Amino acid sequence: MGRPPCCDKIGVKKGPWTPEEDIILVSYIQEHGPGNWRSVPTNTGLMRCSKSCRLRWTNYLRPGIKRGNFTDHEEKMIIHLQALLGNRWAAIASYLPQRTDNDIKNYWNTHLRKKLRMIQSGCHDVNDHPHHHHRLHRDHNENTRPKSRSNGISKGQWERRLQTDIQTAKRALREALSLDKSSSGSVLSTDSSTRGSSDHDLGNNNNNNNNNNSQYSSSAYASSTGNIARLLEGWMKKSPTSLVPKTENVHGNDMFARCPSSGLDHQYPPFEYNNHCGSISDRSRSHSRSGQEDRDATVNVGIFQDEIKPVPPLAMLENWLFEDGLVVGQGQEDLISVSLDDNSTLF
DNA sequence: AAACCGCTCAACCGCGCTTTA
DNA sequence: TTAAAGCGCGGTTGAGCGGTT
Repeated sequence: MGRPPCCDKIGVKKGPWTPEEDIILVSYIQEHGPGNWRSVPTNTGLMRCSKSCRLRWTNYLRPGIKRGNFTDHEEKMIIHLQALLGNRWAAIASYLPQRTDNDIKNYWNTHLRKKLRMIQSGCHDVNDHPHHHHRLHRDHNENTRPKSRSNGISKGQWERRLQTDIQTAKRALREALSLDKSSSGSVLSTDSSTRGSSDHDLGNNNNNNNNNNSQYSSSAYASSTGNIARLLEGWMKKSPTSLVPKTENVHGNDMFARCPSSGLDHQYPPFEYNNHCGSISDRSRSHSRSGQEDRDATVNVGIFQDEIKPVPPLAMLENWLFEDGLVVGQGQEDLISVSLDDNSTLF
Protein backbone atom coordinates (compact mmCIF):
# COMPACT_ATOMS: atom_id res chain seq x y z
CA MET A 1 0.00 0.00 0.00
CA GLY A 2 1.47 3.27 -1.09
CA ARG A 3 1.51 6.50 0.66
CA PRO A 4 -1.78 8.33 0.56
CA PRO A 5 -1.96 11.56 -1.36
CA CYS A 6 -1.50 14.72 0.61
CA CYS A 7 -5.03 15.63 -0.18
CA ASP A 8 -7.96 14.05 -1.87
CA LYS A 9 -8.25 15.05 -5.47
CA ILE A 10 -11.92 15.84 -5.27
CA GLY A 11 -12.80 19.49 -5.12
CA VAL A 12 -9.19 20.61 -5.02
CA LYS A 13 -8.60 23.72 -6.99
CA LYS A 14 -5.63 23.82 -9.31
CA GLY A 15 -3.98 26.44 -11.39
CA PRO A 16 -2.84 29.94 -10.68
CA TRP A 17 -3.52 31.41 -7.30
CA THR A 18 -5.77 34.40 -7.06
CA PRO A 19 -4.96 37.40 -4.90
CA GLU A 20 -7.88 36.48 -2.70
CA GLU A 21 -6.44 33.06 -2.08
CA ASP A 22 -3.09 34.59 -1.37
CA ILE A 23 -4.59 36.89 1.19
CA ILE A 24 -6.36 34.03 2.86
CA LEU A 25 -3.20 32.02 3.01
CA VAL A 26 -1.09 34.89 4.23
CA SER A 27 -3.64 35.81 6.85
CA TYR A 28 -3.69 32.28 8.11
CA ILE A 29 0.08 32.05 8.27
CA GLN A 30 0.19 35.44 9.92
CA GLU A 31 -1.92 34.00 12.65
CA HIS A 32 -0.55 30.50 12.92
CA GLY A 33 2.81 30.58 11.28
CA PRO A 34 3.98 28.36 8.47
CA GLY A 35 3.84 24.67 9.01
CA ASN A 36 1.15 22.13 9.69
CA TRP A 37 0.17 22.52 6.09
CA ARG A 38 -2.34 19.77 6.17
CA SER A 39 -4.52 21.87 8.39
CA VAL A 40 -4.31 24.94 6.19
CA PRO A 41 -6.97 24.04 3.61
CA THR A 42 -9.23 22.78 6.35
CA ASN A 43 -8.90 25.83 8.54
CA THR A 44 -8.91 28.44 5.83
CA GLY A 45 -11.48 27.00 3.51
CA LEU A 46 -9.03 27.18 0.68
CA MET A 47 -9.83 24.59 -1.92
CA ARG A 48 -6.17 23.87 -2.31
CA CYS A 49 -3.99 20.94 -1.61
CA SER A 50 -1.79 21.38 1.45
CA LYS A 51 1.25 20.92 -0.70
CA SER A 52 0.08 23.63 -3.01
CA CYS A 53 -0.31 25.94 -0.04
CA ARG A 54 3.17 25.17 1.12
CA LEU A 55 4.62 25.76 -2.31
CA ARG A 56 2.73 28.96 -2.75
CA TRP A 57 4.06 30.21 0.54
CA THR A 58 7.63 29.11 0.14
CA ASN A 59 7.95 30.13 -3.46
CA TYR A 60 5.95 33.33 -3.66
CA LEU A 61 4.37 34.68 -0.53
CA ARG A 62 7.11 34.19 1.99
CA PRO A 63 8.68 37.50 2.94
CA GLY A 64 12.13 38.15 1.67
CA ILE A 65 11.61 36.79 -1.81
CA LYS A 66 12.88 38.78 -4.70
CA ARG A 67 11.39 38.20 -8.08
CA GLY A 68 12.42 39.31 -11.46
CA ASN A 69 15.75 39.86 -13.05
CA PHE A 70 18.71 38.00 -11.77
CA THR A 71 21.76 40.16 -11.34
CA ASP A 72 25.06 39.25 -12.88
CA HIS A 73 26.33 38.38 -9.48
CA GLU A 74 23.42 36.13 -8.72
CA GLU A 75 23.89 34.50 -12.06
CA LYS A 76 27.53 33.80 -11.39
CA MET A 77 26.75 32.50 -7.97
CA ILE A 78 24.21 30.11 -9.41
CA ILE A 79 26.64 28.96 -12.03
CA HIS A 80 29.41 28.11 -9.73
CA LEU A 81 27.21 26.77 -7.03
CA GLN A 82 25.61 24.53 -9.59
CA ALA A 83 29.05 23.44 -10.64
CA LEU A 84 29.84 22.65 -7.06
CA LEU A 85 26.60 21.18 -5.89
CA GLY A 86 24.90 19.97 -9.01
CA ASN A 87 21.19 20.39 -9.39
CA ARG A 88 20.63 20.71 -5.69
CA TRP A 89 18.50 23.75 -6.04
CA ALA A 90 17.57 24.09 -2.44
CA ALA A 91 21.20 24.06 -1.46
CA ILE A 92 21.95 26.65 -4.09
CA ALA A 93 19.00 28.72 -2.99
CA SER A 94 20.34 28.74 0.53
CA TYR A 95 23.12 31.00 -0.75
CA LEU A 96 20.62 33.27 -2.43
CA PRO A 97 18.13 33.75 0.35
CA GLN A 98 15.90 35.95 -1.74
CA ARG A 99 15.53 33.38 -4.44
CA THR A 100 13.58 30.20 -4.30
CA ASP A 101 14.82 26.88 -5.48
CA ASN A 102 12.07 26.77 -8.06
CA ASP A 103 13.05 30.17 -9.35
CA ILE A 104 16.66 29.19 -9.57
CA LYS A 105 15.83 25.94 -11.25
CA ASN A 106 13.72 27.69 -13.83
CA TYR A 107 16.37 30.27 -14.42
CA TRP A 108 18.99 27.64 -14.81
CA ASN A 109 16.92 25.62 -17.22
CA THR A 110 15.86 28.54 -19.33
CA HIS A 111 18.92 30.75 -19.31
CA LEU A 112 22.09 29.59 -17.72
CA ARG A 113 22.30 26.06 -18.98
CA LYS A 114 21.88 27.33 -22.47
CA LYS A 115 24.49 29.99 -22.01
CA LEU A 116 27.01 27.65 -20.50
CA ARG A 117 26.42 25.13 -23.21
CA MET A 118 27.08 27.73 -25.84
CA ILE A 119 30.16 28.94 -24.09
CA GLN A 120 31.49 25.45 -23.68
CA SER A 121 30.79 24.63 -27.27
CA GLY A 122 32.87 27.60 -28.26
CA CYS A 123 30.01 29.67 -29.49
CA HIS A 124 30.36 33.05 -27.89
CA ASP A 125 27.30 34.50 -29.39
CA VAL A 126 25.25 34.17 -26.32
CA ASN A 127 22.74 36.82 -27.09
CA ASP A 128 19.77 35.42 -25.41
CA HIS A 129 17.15 36.49 -27.80
CA PRO A 130 14.33 34.04 -27.57
CA HIS A 131 14.06 33.67 -31.28
CA HIS A 132 17.69 33.17 -31.91
CA HIS A 133 17.71 29.80 -30.32
CA HIS A 134 15.89 26.61 -30.70
CA ARG A 135 13.81 25.41 -27.88
CA LEU A 136 15.79 24.05 -25.02
CA HIS A 137 16.49 20.42 -25.28
CA ARG A 138 15.88 18.51 -22.15
CA ASP A 139 19.32 17.07 -21.84
CA HIS A 140 19.16 15.16 -18.67
CA ASN A 141 22.61 13.70 -19.00
CA GLU A 142 24.27 16.93 -18.17
CA ASN A 143 22.99 17.00 -14.66
CA THR A 144 25.85 16.83 -12.28
CA ARG A 145 23.82 15.86 -9.34
CA PRO A 146 24.70 12.44 -8.12
CA LYS A 147 21.92 10.11 -9.03
CA SER A 148 22.53 7.61 -6.35
CA ARG A 149 18.85 7.49 -5.78
CA SER A 150 18.13 6.28 -9.20
CA ASN A 151 21.15 4.32 -10.21
CA GLY A 152 22.28 3.14 -6.88
CA ILE A 153 25.96 3.99 -7.22
CA SER A 154 27.96 3.59 -4.08
CA LYS A 155 29.14 6.46 -1.98
CA GLY A 156 32.70 5.88 -3.08
CA GLN A 157 31.76 6.00 -6.72
CA TRP A 158 29.58 8.97 -5.96
CA GLU A 159 32.44 10.85 -4.42
CA ARG A 160 34.89 10.03 -7.17
CA ARG A 161 32.38 11.06 -9.73
CA LEU A 162 31.62 14.21 -7.83
CA GLN A 163 35.27 15.06 -7.63
CA THR A 164 35.67 14.54 -11.36
CA ASP A 165 32.58 16.55 -12.03
CA ILE A 166 33.78 19.35 -9.84
CA GLN A 167 37.10 19.54 -11.60
CA THR A 168 35.38 19.59 -14.96
CA ALA A 169 32.92 22.16 -13.82
CA LYS A 170 35.61 24.33 -12.37
CA ARG A 171 37.49 24.37 -15.63
CA ALA A 172 34.37 25.22 -17.54
CA LEU A 173 33.44 27.84 -15.06
CA ARG A 174 36.81 29.49 -15.13
CA GLU A 175 36.57 29.66 -18.86
CA ALA A 176 33.10 31.08 -18.65
CA LEU A 177 33.97 33.66 -16.09
CA SER A 178 37.16 34.67 -17.78
CA LEU A 179 35.13 35.26 -20.88
CA ASP A 180 32.80 37.24 -18.81
CA LYS A 181 35.48 39.38 -17.30
CA SER A 182 37.22 39.96 -20.58
CA SER A 183 34.21 41.40 -22.27
CA SER A 184 32.79 44.77 -21.50
CA GLY A 185 29.29 43.41 -21.32
CA SER A 186 29.02 40.31 -19.30
CA VAL A 187 28.84 37.20 -21.35
CA LEU A 188 26.71 35.76 -18.68
CA SER A 189 24.76 38.84 -18.03
CA THR A 190 21.07 38.73 -17.83
CA ASP A 191 19.57 39.75 -21.08
CA SER A 192 16.76 41.94 -20.05
CA SER A 193 15.22 41.72 -23.45
CA THR A 194 14.39 38.13 -22.83
CA ARG A 195 12.78 38.72 -19.55
CA GLY A 196 10.36 41.38 -20.47
CA SER A 197 6.94 41.45 -19.02
CA SER A 198 7.02 38.02 -17.62
CA ASP A 199 9.23 39.15 -14.83
CA HIS A 200 7.31 39.42 -11.67
CA ASP A 201 8.54 41.78 -9.10
CA LEU A 202 7.19 42.30 -5.67
CA GLY A 203 7.60 45.98 -5.99
CA ASN A 204 11.06 45.90 -4.63
CA ASN A 205 14.17 47.06 -6.32
CA ASN A 206 17.39 45.30 -6.28
CA ASN A 207 19.96 47.35 -4.51
CA ASN A 208 22.64 46.23 -6.86
CA ASN A 209 23.37 49.45 -8.60
CA ASN A 210 25.16 47.69 -11.36
CA ASN A 211 21.96 46.13 -12.33
CA ASN A 212 20.38 48.34 -14.88
CA ASN A 213 16.95 46.85 -14.75
CA SER A 214 15.68 49.80 -12.92
CA GLN A 215 12.35 49.60 -14.55
CA TYR A 216 10.45 46.43 -14.44
CA SER A 217 7.31 45.91 -16.24
CA SER A 218 4.90 43.85 -14.32
CA SER A 219 1.99 41.76 -15.21
CA ALA A 220 -1.39 42.19 -13.65
CA TYR A 221 -0.72 39.35 -11.31
CA ALA A 222 2.63 40.67 -10.39
CA SER A 223 0.92 43.72 -9.08
CA SER A 224 -1.42 41.49 -7.21
CA THR A 225 1.51 39.77 -5.70
CA GLY A 226 2.86 43.15 -4.87
CA ASN A 227 -0.30 43.84 -3.00
CA ILE A 228 0.22 40.71 -1.01
CA ALA A 229 3.73 41.82 -0.36
CA ARG A 230 2.52 45.14 0.92
CA LEU A 231 0.03 43.38 3.06
CA LEU A 232 2.81 41.31 4.49
CA GLU A 233 4.88 44.37 4.99
CA GLY A 234 2.18 45.98 6.99
CA TRP A 235 1.73 42.88 8.95
CA MET A 236 5.42 42.65 9.71
CA LYS A 237 5.45 46.20 10.97
CA LYS A 238 2.70 45.61 13.42
CA SER A 239 3.71 42.15 14.44
CA PRO A 240 5.28 41.25 17.73
CA THR A 241 8.99 41.73 17.98
CA SER A 242 9.74 38.11 17.52
CA LEU A 243 8.08 38.19 14.17
CA VAL A 244 9.24 41.51 12.94
CA PRO A 245 12.30 41.69 10.80
CA LYS A 246 14.37 44.63 11.82
CA THR A 247 14.30 46.08 8.37
CA GLU A 248 12.09 48.57 6.76
CA ASN A 249 11.82 46.49 3.70
CA VAL A 250 10.70 43.01 4.34
CA HIS A 251 11.17 42.06 0.77
CA GLY A 252 14.72 42.45 1.16
CA ASN A 253 16.28 44.25 -1.66
CA ASP A 254 19.10 44.91 0.61
CA MET A 255 19.97 41.35 1.11
CA PHE A 256 23.64 41.93 0.92
CA ALA A 257 23.41 44.64 3.47
CA ARG A 258 21.18 42.90 5.89
CA CYS A 259 21.60 39.31 5.20
CA PRO A 260 21.31 36.55 5.01
CA SER A 261 17.71 37.00 4.20
CA SER A 262 16.29 40.39 4.47
CA GLY A 263 13.11 40.13 6.28
CA LEU A 264 14.49 37.12 7.98
CA ASP A 265 17.62 38.49 9.42
CA HIS A 266 16.17 38.41 12.84
CA GLN A 267 16.94 34.78 12.90
CA TYR A 268 20.50 35.06 14.10
CA PRO A 269 21.95 34.07 10.78
CA PRO A 270 25.13 32.10 10.93
CA PHE A 271 26.73 34.07 8.13
CA GLU A 272 27.16 37.60 7.02
CA TYR A 273 27.09 38.69 3.45
CA ASN A 274 29.56 41.03 1.98
CA ASN A 275 27.71 44.02 0.73
CA HIS A 276 29.23 44.09 -2.70
CA CYS A 277 30.55 40.73 -3.59
CA GLY A 278 27.85 38.85 -1.80
CA SER A 279 30.29 36.48 -0.26
CA ILE A 280 29.53 35.11 3.08
CA SER A 281 31.85 35.46 5.94
CA ASP A 282 31.68 32.55 8.17
CA ARG A 283 30.25 33.31 11.52
CA SER A 284 29.67 29.82 12.65
CA ARG A 285 31.74 27.29 10.89
CA SER A 286 30.45 24.39 12.79
CA HIS A 287 26.96 23.72 11.74
CA SER A 288 25.34 20.41 11.64
CA ARG A 289 22.64 18.73 9.73
CA SER A 290 21.50 17.43 13.03
CA GLY A 291 17.98 18.54 13.43
CA GLN A 292 18.43 19.11 17.10
CA GLU A 293 21.37 21.41 16.61
CA ASP A 294 19.53 23.34 13.97
CA ARG A 295 16.60 23.69 16.20
CA ASP A 296 18.78 24.81 19.05
CA ALA A 297 20.37 27.42 16.85
CA THR A 298 17.06 28.87 15.86
CA VAL A 299 15.11 28.60 19.01
CA ASN A 300 12.77 31.46 19.78
CA VAL A 301 13.32 33.16 16.52
CA GLY A 302 9.81 33.48 15.33
CA ILE A 303 7.50 31.81 12.95
CA PHE A 304 9.88 31.64 10.04
CA GLN A 305 12.44 29.64 11.85
CA ASP A 306 12.28 26.92 9.29
CA GLU A 307 13.35 29.21 6.54
CA ILE A 308 16.97 29.75 7.33
CA LYS A 309 19.35 26.93 6.97
CA PRO A 310 23.01 27.05 7.75
CA VAL A 311 25.10 27.07 4.65
CA PRO A 312 28.74 26.39 4.04
CA PRO A 313 30.90 29.50 3.93
CA LEU A 314 30.59 30.75 0.41
CA ALA A 315 33.76 32.77 0.61
CA MET A 316 35.60 29.50 0.89
CA LEU A 317 33.80 28.13 -2.10
CA GLU A 318 34.55 31.22 -4.10
CA ASN A 319 38.17 31.23 -3.14
CA TRP A 320 38.43 27.64 -4.01
CA LEU A 321 36.76 28.08 -7.34
CA PHE A 322 38.52 31.18 -8.48
CA GLU A 323 41.92 30.62 -7.04
CA ASP A 324 42.27 26.97 -7.62
CA GLY A 325 45.68 26.17 -8.92
CA LEU A 326 46.76 29.76 -8.66
CA VAL A 327 46.92 30.67 -5.07
CA VAL A 328 46.47 28.05 -2.51
CA GLY A 329 44.26 30.08 -0.35
CA GLN A 330 43.61 29.24 3.17
CA GLY A 331 40.79 26.85 3.46
CA GLN A 332 40.89 25.37 0.02
CA GLU A 333 42.20 22.09 1.18
CA ASP A 334 39.81 22.45 4.00
CA LEU A 335 36.96 22.81 1.66
CA ILE A 336 37.92 19.89 -0.48
CA SER A 337 38.41 17.72 2.49
CA VAL A 338 35.26 19.01 4.00
CA SER A 339 33.22 18.50 0.90
CA LEU A 340 34.52 15.08 0.12
CA ASP A 341 35.43 13.68 3.46
CA ASP A 342 32.80 15.15 5.61
CA ASN A 343 29.53 15.30 3.84
CA SER A 344 27.78 16.17 7.00
CA THR A 345 29.39 19.56 6.89
CA LEU A 346 28.80 20.55 3.34
CA PHE A 347 25.66 18.67 2.70
C1' DA B 1 -4.32 41.68 -38.71
C1' DA B 2 -3.99 37.10 -37.75
C1' DA B 3 -1.83 32.80 -37.44
C1' DC B 4 2.05 30.65 -36.03
C1' DC B 5 5.98 29.69 -33.26
C1' DG B 6 9.23 29.74 -29.46
C1' DC B 7 10.19 31.21 -24.79
C1' DT B 8 9.26 31.88 -19.94
C1' DC B 9 7.71 30.57 -15.66
C1' DA B 10 4.07 29.41 -12.23
C1' DA B 11 2.33 25.42 -10.90
C1' DC B 12 1.69 20.66 -10.65
C1' DC B 13 2.87 15.62 -10.07
C1' DG B 14 5.35 11.76 -8.39
C1' DC B 15 8.88 9.84 -5.93
C1' DG B 16 12.42 9.09 -2.42
C1' DC B 17 14.10 10.77 1.74
C1' DT B 18 13.83 12.73 6.42
C1' DT B 19 11.54 14.07 10.47
C1' DT B 20 8.15 13.59 13.89
C1' DA B 21 4.67 11.73 16.84
C1' DT C 1 8.66 0.48 14.83
C1' DT C 2 5.51 2.55 12.01
C1' DA C 3 2.80 5.80 9.62
C1' DA C 4 1.96 10.46 8.68
C1' DA C 5 3.66 14.73 7.40
C1' DG C 6 6.83 17.50 5.29
C1' DC C 7 10.86 18.36 2.29
C1' DG C 8 13.61 18.35 -1.92
C1' DC C 9 13.96 17.48 -6.39
C1' DG C 10 13.36 16.11 -11.38
C1' DG C 11 10.33 16.36 -14.74
C1' DT C 12 6.56 18.29 -16.97
C1' DT C 13 2.62 21.20 -18.41
C1' DG C 14 0.24 24.96 -20.27
C1' DA C 15 -1.13 29.89 -20.20
C1' DG C 16 0.55 34.06 -21.55
C1' DC C 17 3.49 36.76 -24.04
C1' DG C 18 6.19 38.62 -27.81
C1' DG C 19 8.39 38.14 -32.21
C1' DT C 20 8.03 36.43 -36.91
C1' DT C 21 5.78 35.35 -41.06
